[in-house]
Amino acid sequence: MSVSKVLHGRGVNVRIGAETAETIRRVAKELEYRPNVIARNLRSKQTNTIGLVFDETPLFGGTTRYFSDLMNGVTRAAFSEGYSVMLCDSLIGPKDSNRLSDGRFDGLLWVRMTAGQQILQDAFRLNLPSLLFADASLVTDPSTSFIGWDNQGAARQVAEHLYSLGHRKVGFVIAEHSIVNPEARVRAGHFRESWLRCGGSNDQVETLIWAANASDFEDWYPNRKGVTALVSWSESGAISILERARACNVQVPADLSVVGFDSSSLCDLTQPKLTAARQPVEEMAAKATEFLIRMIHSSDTDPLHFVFPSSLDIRESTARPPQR
Amino acid sequence: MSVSKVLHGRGVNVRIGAETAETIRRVAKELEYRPNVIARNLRSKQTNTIGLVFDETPLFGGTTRYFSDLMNGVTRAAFSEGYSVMLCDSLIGPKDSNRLSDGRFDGLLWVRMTAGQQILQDAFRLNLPSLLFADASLVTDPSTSFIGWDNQGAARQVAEHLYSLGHRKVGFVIAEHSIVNPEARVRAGHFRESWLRCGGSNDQVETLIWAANASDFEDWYPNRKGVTALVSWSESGAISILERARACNVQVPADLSVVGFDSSSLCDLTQPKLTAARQPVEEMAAKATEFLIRMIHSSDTDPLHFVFPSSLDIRESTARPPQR
DNA sequence: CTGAAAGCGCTTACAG
DNA sequence: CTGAAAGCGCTTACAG
Repeated sequence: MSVSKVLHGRGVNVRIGAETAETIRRVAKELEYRPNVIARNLRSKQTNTIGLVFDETPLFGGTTRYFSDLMNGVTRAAFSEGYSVMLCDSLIGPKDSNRLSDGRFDGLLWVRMTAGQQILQDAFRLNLPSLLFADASLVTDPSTSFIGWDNQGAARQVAEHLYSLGHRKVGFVIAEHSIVNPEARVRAGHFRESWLRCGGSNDQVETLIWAANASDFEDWYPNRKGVTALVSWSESGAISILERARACNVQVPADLSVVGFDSSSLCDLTQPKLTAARQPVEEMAAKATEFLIRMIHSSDTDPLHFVFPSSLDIRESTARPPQR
Repeated sequence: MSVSKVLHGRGVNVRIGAETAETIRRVAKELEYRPNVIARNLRSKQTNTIGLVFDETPLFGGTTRYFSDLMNGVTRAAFSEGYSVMLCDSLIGPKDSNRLSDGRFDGLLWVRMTAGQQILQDAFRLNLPSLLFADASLVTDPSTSFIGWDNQGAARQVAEHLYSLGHRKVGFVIAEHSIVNPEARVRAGHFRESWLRCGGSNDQVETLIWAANASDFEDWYPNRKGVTALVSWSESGAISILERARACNVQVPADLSVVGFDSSSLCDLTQPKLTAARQPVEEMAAKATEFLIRMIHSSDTDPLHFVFPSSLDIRESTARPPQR
């Protein structure tokens, strides 16, 4: 019927009599007619929905505001473009990549997906617009579109900061549960490289694999062998270290400097306030979402690459190493 | 075609020859056939999707982990039941309630929706399963299904705690931007009632309307007229107060006790750790989601009511009032 | 200028 | 036991 033309403003090139249109509108109102979006989606083969795929299920928790910021950025950008946002956890992913390409999404934003490369390959092969939100150096395939952050730059800034303060023996802390996560190792690697470039030596950087709650701190500290600064691969790890240090009566930063990654406003709540490498997560997420929607609309297949610079938020948890 | 029977396990009462089935499966694999969920949704008139409607857009931010916990609970419960979660902001709501009932959702979870009662009425009238996640005392219509928290109980616990510590003059702080939010006033009202029931008098409770960042603290403190404790209607407000107090060299809790609502693990990060009334947000959200899905599946129309008890997390920010 | 018909990709009731 | 057909509610190309 031409009802659709009147009610949804479709078919601009199709005209309808004014009184016919009026009748249609009146009847529609009387019957409380509501267009069914599923039918429209089927017909038009688009859903105005983007999917968010995460690698880990317990996303929103942890001692960090990372995912809050991320969600804020994504929803803000998506809503303003008339797109809805649907959440997928990894269950949908690895177990059944088909469900991602079953027509429900116009595009996918892959958040810190690092495992399950196969499912990524599938998505790309299926011509489902896909954008990775990931560390730039983890994206190896140049045909992949991504928005990345500069872990290398962040690690360099942390290394330069500590080195210039005079530290000559530092520990890089990786959470036990995160060793499957390449990002922790990537940051450790970049940090070590940068340290060498600062003029330090290899044996001045020790890699420590600790429980997420940093319970290892107590045993480690008395045997720290001259280490004067700890770098945690994550913000939440650094916060745990601060708590343990306080419990052990270790003064930060007088006795020990502590630095984290992924600085959020949580770092202002800790005591002392945490020095940390920062990514503008919300801004990045908004940009990523805009890019993805642009990919959906345009048909050119040039992969999109974009790297956000990092910066170092110097707060209160770092200082010159203790004199002895 | 009977292809559907083979591939999706539909039509159990319909049999197909074993070799026919095999052929179908082989060809499907060759062609990388993927069932289209939109078509299926159209046909079956269900989408296995629940919508999350919020009242305010800047949801995930703020100095609180409230929405993170909420999202964790919702996604966990939804995914385990095979449901997807779609995010809606208020733009979809007030501006166009039709979009909520356009067939995309099997049910809606209304999170702290307090304004826009009209849109709620619409949803209920349209037979779209709807569950409110709200303060119990804010839900006036008994035919409305809701999962609520016990603001009244929380306010009582806070009042009893302060009164029994010996405080006899307290301020209840409401953030300026939240006076449109009935919940702040509800809590203030419950607190005052409970205070009276404890044996206190009306003039012992002062209502303070401050900026969200508690910048009013500095001017207020010197003229506090004997107030020895501040209760903030929200966790983030209480955290702001702690920060201002520290900036003004006011000792908490020695000089002044501070209490908040909606305790999350953030309260353990503040200095001193914040005493606060707690809601089990994640658990509540999971329960709400389960209930909603049950409502979708069953057809009985009895409204569901459920109130979670509150509890008081006594940490370090409250003590006896200062001697003078 | 307007109405009737085809088709999006499924599912299921029905005919053979 | 299996295949062909109708229909979910839209949109749009087509016929009148």
